[in-house]
Amino acid sequence: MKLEVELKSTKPMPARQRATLNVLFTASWLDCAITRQLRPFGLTSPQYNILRILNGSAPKGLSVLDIKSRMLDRSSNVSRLVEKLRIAALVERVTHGKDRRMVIVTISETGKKLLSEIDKAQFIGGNSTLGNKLSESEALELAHLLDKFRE
Amino acid sequence: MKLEVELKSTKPMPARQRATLNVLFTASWLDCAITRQLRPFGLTSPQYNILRILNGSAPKGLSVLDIKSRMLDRSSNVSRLVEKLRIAALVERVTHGKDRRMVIVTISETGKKLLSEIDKAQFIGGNSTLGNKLSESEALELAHLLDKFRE
DNA sequence: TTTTGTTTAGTGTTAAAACATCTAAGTTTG
DNA sequence: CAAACTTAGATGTTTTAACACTAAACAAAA
Repeated sequence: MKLEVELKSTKPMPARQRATLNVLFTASWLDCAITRQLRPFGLTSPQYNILRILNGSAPKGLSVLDIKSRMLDRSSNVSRLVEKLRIAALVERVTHGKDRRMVIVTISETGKKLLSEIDKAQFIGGNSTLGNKLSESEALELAHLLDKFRE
Repeated sequence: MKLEVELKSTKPMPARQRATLNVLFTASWLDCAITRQLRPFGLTSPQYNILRILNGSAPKGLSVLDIKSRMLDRSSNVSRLVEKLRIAALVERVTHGKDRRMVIVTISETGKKLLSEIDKAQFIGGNSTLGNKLSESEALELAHLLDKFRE
């Protein structure tokens, strides 16, 4: 549905404002859908984000700051999120050998299994139902425009 | 900067996943910028959202549910946000004459002045610096693709 | 080596989101 | 009308975000 309809906006908006609000609205819409899909698995969306990042860099782990710099939401408090994941046995934490300030976080086997379960149940990765009204080239164009938006 | 560079992603992503993550990342980036710009005015971004909605429907007010249905983030707790704005004298609350369950919220003169101050100081409305690397037609195309994304 | 500064991670605190629940007002139905 | 139901808004509680601050490990410089 068009943004103006969604927001019940009466007056027409200038193009850039329309794009800006649409980015915010679509992300909120997306986050809501993702949260709903993650609930049965007991994960929040930043937790899921961390798991995917760690899975992507497995078998090597990442330091807390490395994780943070790869997250969608950089304002996340990674220490506490990692601690939650550790309690759920989804990640492992080891202090770095050479630089003992660092903590290297690795995804566990349990974590990997959970991720693949989530992927099976239709999601962002693989066979997602999100945004599948877009053609391949439209999706590429959308990503390109968003990159440009942030310049 | 390209999403892959931002997220230090090594492996190439499928197009739709790239688009999805880019929407989330761009929104987080945007929200961070907006929050920073709003700070000197003592407003949070959902509060600012409500003020703009009320300004758009002025001089008529809106009920709490009407406000909620027009917000970018529908999970907001409008009652409490409105109460904050009322304490700051930016909105006024009047119980509806016919249906006394309803509360009609209106932007105050102080609220209008604050909004125009914020608009002057370069922002979403009017002379924004956000997303101005996009041409007019690119902004329209971006909004269109986002509409389609949500279908 | 001691001092100074920097980086990494964790913690404390306040505010806000998330989610359910509750009360009051209004509607509908028997 | 009374009971059951629905809707609007507020509130209680738990979790999380936001932001600043601290502590420890390392690096650089005096």
